[in-house]
Amino acid sequence: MILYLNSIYNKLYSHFGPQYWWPAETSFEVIVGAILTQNTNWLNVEKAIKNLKDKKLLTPAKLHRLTKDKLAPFIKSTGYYNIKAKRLKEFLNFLFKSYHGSLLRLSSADTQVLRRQLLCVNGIGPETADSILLYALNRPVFVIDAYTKRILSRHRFIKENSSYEETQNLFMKNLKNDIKLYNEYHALLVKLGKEFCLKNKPKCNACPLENLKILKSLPERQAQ
DNA sequence: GACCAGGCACATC
DNA sequence: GATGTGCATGGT
Repeated sequence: MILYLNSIYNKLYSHFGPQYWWPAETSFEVIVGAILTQNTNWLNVEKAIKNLKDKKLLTPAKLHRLTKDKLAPFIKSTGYYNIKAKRLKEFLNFLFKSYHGSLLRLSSADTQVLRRQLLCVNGIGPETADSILLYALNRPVFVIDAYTKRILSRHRFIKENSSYEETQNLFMKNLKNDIKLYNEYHALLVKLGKEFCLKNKPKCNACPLENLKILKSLPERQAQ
């Protein structure tokens, strides 16, 4: 399996090149973006981030002071803005309650402890938690998203209904523990998904992975 | 107008 | 544990 995963990575990297994730100036911006991008196009998130930056609100203290109702209009472009305003506030309550509002303190916490804590925050699920850990706090945690699952199940590496943890384990048990690799790999899978693996198009036409020699020579894989 | 987007919580069975 | 539903804007 490790051979396949490394081959896929190499194929994707040579096809698409580096993706430079996460596009943000600060780790706090990554965290805010991770919550705002839930089930939403990234372009819509950029608009919201810009709104917050223009009003100089993109700091933990400023957002912590802002009420949910005052925050919502700034993030309207991301959709689900009422729920996302609540989720951002939930994270900030956690940050201030458990880490004195300090990202420095947050970033010194143990990875597994932090992951459990993040998952207890209402509005932060596994993907958002892992995006924060990997892209904001530089922890070796592989992020699984809808594209990743779709690509893997269509290539029969996982079952269609595989859980988040199962899919994550496939990567983390078979790849070297490397932050840079995890960062780039997930970004490349998203890039591939955006271009070739739409929800209602089970055939990925011209998908670069279809030309991957090692995959082409495989028999029908049993789901893992 | 339909489909899609870098999910999650909650209700119900 | 699996399945269904609400949340909602903006681009193609």
